[in-house]
Amino acid sequence: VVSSAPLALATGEAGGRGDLSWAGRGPVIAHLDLDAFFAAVEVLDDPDLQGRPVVVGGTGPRGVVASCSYEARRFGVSSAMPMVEARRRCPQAVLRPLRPGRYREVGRAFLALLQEASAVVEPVGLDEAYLVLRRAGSRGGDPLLAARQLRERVAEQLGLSSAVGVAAKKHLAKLASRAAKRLPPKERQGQEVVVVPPEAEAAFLAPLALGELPGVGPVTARRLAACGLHRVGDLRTVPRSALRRLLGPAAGDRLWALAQGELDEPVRPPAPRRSISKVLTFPEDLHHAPEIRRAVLALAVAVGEELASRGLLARSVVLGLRDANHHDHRRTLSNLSVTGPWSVLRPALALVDRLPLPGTVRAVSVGVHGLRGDPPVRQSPLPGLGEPGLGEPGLGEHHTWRVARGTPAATPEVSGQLDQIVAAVRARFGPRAALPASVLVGRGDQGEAVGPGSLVVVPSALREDWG
DNA sequence: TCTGGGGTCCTAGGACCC
DNA sequence: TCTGGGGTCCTAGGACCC
Repeated sequence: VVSSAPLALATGEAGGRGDLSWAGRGPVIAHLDLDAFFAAVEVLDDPDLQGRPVVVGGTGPRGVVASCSYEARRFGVSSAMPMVEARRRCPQAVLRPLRPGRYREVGRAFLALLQEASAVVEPVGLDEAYLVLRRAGSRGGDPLLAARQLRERVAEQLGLSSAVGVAAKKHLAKLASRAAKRLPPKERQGQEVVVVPPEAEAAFLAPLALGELPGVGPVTARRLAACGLHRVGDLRTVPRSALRRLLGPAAGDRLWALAQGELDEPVRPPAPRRSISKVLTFPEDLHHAPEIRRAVLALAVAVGEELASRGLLARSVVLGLRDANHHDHRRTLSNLSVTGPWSVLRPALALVDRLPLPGTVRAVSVGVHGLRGDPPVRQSPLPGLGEPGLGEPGLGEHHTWRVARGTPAATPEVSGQLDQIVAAVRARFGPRAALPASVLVGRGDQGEAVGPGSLVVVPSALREDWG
């Protein structure tokens, strides 16, 4: 419990159960945050790593640390740090590449556990979530006890340690769980759950640095500091209009409300996804359009495949570029009907010419926005393809369907047809049975011998090789 | 030390409509 | 002929989150 003496932390044990002044009424929200999530999953899957410095992240020359164990943190390793620097600080660390699929799997189990405990759960990424432990105005059991039990259940059933913050408001629950994380898990005994009761809110917030608040990043913190504002307490007498002028209406209002103790954002179940995107950062900056096109090609196909596998339809395609100075540039094409690889590819390639191509390109991204549900399922565009009896192509054998003259992906109609063909081939022969030719050929020295938009149906005997 | 990948939301200007 | 005010959508850029 955080008393009015700020950060005098103790657990609920101190006051016993259910005797908090707010325990009888009022909303109670918990924020649960897993410790060193990706690294913890790696330890879970390889117990030999227990107790050792583990660093998970990108392996290339420009990789960064995505997650690291507390043992690694003792050496000054932290997330978002370049991998090169992490190795310098902790040469004995065990380095592991990212396994996104595995983290999603564990994340789903985590979410399922939380959903057993509360009807209203808002996940944040894979490793945190807000839960409504008690709705406003309702009575019920001891929310603090519930929070402790939940944390224990996560530890027992998933083997993952966590910190929990409990408060009447969302942002305070988050700040409370962060307070619990000031100590490494092993030294946290008895302080794994930090509670900020309503009467302690103001005293808890006042000394916090503005940059620690959720929603206040480096830029906003710098703008505030330039006006002599460093801690939440400094904002008490700043008029709302001044904060709006400084930070814009939305951020200004929000920060003002927070400082007045009036910020109360709802815990919301996850909304449907709004976009799908893929980024590729090059080992070295690129200088030429053809290399960029090749990257766009691979990214567009990957995005389109995910779109198709989810059965979604997108309204716009976005091409992004990061230059050597880390500035981002984006170009959008809207009013499209995008369903899969080929229909992402065509607009994405068209957008390359509209980007201001600087001397150096550090990264390229392709995304689709304006997602809508199920594209209409139409019957196979290829006679016989959906029927039993059509064999797979043999080695060295090609199945060719002419869809249109000229560049195959030349029009939206044709790329839409290609997406349908691919979907039909894959439904029958598996997900890797049909791939864009230039992606395959582009792996070798053949360059673009088969142009972008061509379709290759791959015999199963070759699929492993194609990767 | 020189900075990933996947997202969300906000802002500001302009087009367009009533 | 020149004008207000409100609404929506699009685009590009940017801040922020994990």
